[in-house]
Amino acid sequence: MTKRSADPANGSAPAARQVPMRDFSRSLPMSLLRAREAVMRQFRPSLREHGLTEQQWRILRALAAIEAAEVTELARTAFLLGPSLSRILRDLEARNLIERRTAKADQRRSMVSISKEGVKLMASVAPTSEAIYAEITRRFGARKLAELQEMLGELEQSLAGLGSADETIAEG
Amino acid sequence: MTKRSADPANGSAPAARQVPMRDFSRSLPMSLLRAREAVMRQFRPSLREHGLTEQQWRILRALAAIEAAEVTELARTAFLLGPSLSRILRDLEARNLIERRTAKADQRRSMVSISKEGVKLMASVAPTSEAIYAEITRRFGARKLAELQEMLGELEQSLAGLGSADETIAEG
DNA sequence: GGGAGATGCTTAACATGTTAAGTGAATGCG
DNA sequence: CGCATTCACTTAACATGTTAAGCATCTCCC
Repeated sequence: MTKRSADPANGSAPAARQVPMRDFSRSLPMSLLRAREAVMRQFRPSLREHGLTEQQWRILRALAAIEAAEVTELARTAFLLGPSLSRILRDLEARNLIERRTAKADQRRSMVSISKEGVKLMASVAPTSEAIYAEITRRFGARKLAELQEMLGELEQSLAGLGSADETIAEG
Repeated sequence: MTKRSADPANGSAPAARQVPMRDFSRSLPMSLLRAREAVMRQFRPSLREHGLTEQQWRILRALAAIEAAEVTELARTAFLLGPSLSRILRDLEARNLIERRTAKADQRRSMVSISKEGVKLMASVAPTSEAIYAEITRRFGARKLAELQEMLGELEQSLAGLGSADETIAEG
């Protein structure tokens, strides 16, 4: 019955060993990783009960909102890389949760849409999902949640156009 | 020579279709995911040049700071699951970047430590890594960065002890 | 002191992340 | 028209995330 949650922030640090570099557990990537994990830990069990992974759920949600989309557009929306999406779509199609047909104008493109079964599955998951989201909002505070999302967006903006070295054009 | 980076934030959204549920791209998990990806995108190329993945780098950093640690302790510090860590340690050991020896008192435990080679590798990566971190801090703002980390920590705290259903005891 | 259960770690199995290469279709340009 | 290039997507290969088993070892309690 011991609790299994991570909890790396107990006060039992072993004396003041001269810190070699910025305490690595307080780095930005780690903070983001832990925060996201804390959030996703809430959702995963429910999704799992319905036989969905987090990414599959993302795809269904995205599709439910836009009716039909090309694969590339869907990748951008669901924030998945092409190869991952390709595999997941293959599986979702095998489970009849989505449908796809190649575009007439351009044989390379394929249009993906959610199926009736997919909609039904979504309907069965959404209530729990929304309840969890509501509970998170209640615990953390709606105001603070909005602030956090605002800052996350700004962080993204700050880093946009860094690290590619070929988008130094057309910045106005 | 075409740019291959994801870049999901171009302004070509297809008109204002009536939003069915909270715009899924603005959900908390997505915000966290995108923010983290934006950050990690900066570090990955440098790590890759040195033949390290993000997780391997996390482990080396953690080890460099604490001399030696048991596997479980290391998993907690580097925020990795046991199986992942087990695999990575096997590889790092094969590359002579870490060393391990079983504890005398308890044959189950094994103590892991960074090797001389590991230290050397870290020394060759750290400068670039620090420079990138500094640039991120400069772009986003040191004050805001601290605020963000504070909020992320609070979010973690808010959700601690939710979703396990067996830690409802000893809450005081 | 011996066996049931807990513990520390590893292996297995499946799904995704990440990068590179492959494939078929569309385009541009001579 | 022909052909190199680009484009949309898929496959491949390797590394990690996630959950469940497996395997020693250790602990506790009788």
